[in-house]
Amino acid sequence: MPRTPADNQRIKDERRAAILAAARSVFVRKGLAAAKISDVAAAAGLSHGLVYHYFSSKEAMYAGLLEALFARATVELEVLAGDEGTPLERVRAFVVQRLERFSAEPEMFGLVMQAFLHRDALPSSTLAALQNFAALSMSAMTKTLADGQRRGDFVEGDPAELAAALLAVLHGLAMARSVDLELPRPLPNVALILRLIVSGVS
Amino acid sequence: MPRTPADNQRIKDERRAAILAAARSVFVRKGLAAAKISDVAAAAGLSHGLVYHYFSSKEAMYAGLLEALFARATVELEVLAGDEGTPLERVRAFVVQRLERFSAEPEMFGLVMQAFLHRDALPSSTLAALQNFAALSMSAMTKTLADGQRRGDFVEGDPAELAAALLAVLHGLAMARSVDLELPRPLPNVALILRLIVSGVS
DNA sequence: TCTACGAATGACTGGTTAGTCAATCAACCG
DNA sequence: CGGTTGATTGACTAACCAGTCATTCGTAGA
Repeated sequence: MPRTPADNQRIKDERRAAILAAARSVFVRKGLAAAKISDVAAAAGLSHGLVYHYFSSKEAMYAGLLEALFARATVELEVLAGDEGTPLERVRAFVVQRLERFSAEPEMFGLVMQAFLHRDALPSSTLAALQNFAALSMSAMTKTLADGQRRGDFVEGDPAELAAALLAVLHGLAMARSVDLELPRPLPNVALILRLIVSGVS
Repeated sequence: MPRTPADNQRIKDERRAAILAAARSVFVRKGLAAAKISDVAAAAGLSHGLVYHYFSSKEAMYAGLLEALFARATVELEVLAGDEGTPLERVRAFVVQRLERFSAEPEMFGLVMQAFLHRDALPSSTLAALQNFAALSMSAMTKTLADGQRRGDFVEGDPAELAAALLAVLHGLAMARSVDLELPRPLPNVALILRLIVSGVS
């Protein structure tokens, strides 16, 4: 045997990661349809043929990226959906967490928005993950707001409507971030965003 | 002369409009790169060759659609930027106007978001229109909020930050609308959205 | 009925790109 | 060293699609 299997595995893993990183930046800038495999290969510094040793197709790469994002975002929903702290504390923690993500990885959201906009170009498993995540976010937020309303922490009204409004601010900010990659405007602070739903603000 | 020139002109205008309508729906669903001229032609019920009697290229069609949207949206900014009514009234009127647009033409916003996400595929004049419109919205909103702050109508704080937050809700809602074309969730009411910035709410 | 003229068609071309594969390279082991 | 194995390359193929153009169609006026 040449090269230990462990070495080969390490090389493969590193290559895979390098290709995915390059792919993410190319997909974000150009979108799935306009991104060329040769762009990804060039960005990762290897020949385009080699990309096919690691990924079976352009769509598979795209789907892989998205599904990893959804998996992580689903885990991160736990902050909101769990039972650690009061509803208000959970909502605040979730908003803070999202704002931090937008700052740390503004590119991500461009990818997710593309996927939403061009849903019918997605393989069905990715579409399912997307819809599942959207439904999960909405239902976790609605439920937490309803809980908080019973304690009098949040304003009255249809909790689904409040949830839609609060998520809309977050998505709008994410969009602004991912669009202004070069000139990031500072994000509004959490207290301002929470005015939307917290009762008794001046 | 066969057919009167007026007839020909009318036919041309109708065709142009039909092609643009078909193009809008195809571009919204697929994006510029993935949209085929033959898709547009099929949706408009004519041969793909004919499309080139009316538009010089796919990009020209796309740019035409977008620039028309920006032109109209710029006019509609007058509600916010003009001097009709108090700052609070102007902001409320603007929010109402935007919510109505989202309901009436949810597709539009998908188109604009695509353009933002894939800016470097745009011809430079369209990119300029896009950036001009974004800057105009932001500055009109910031200025109006600053005026209102001096009257005590709005909460204190950097008016640009308030403007970013308020525009973010609107953009987030537009996105939700344009993404859920088939299942439109009711939009939050204006009073809820204005909580973000209006002082003295409970 | 015939003619003029623009509307309309769709076969075709040229260029581009996803994906394949035969050949080469590089590392390690005996 | 020489052999084995898998990484790597890039020329190649097949498909696709934007855009062209020679041709046909349809209408109105003579």
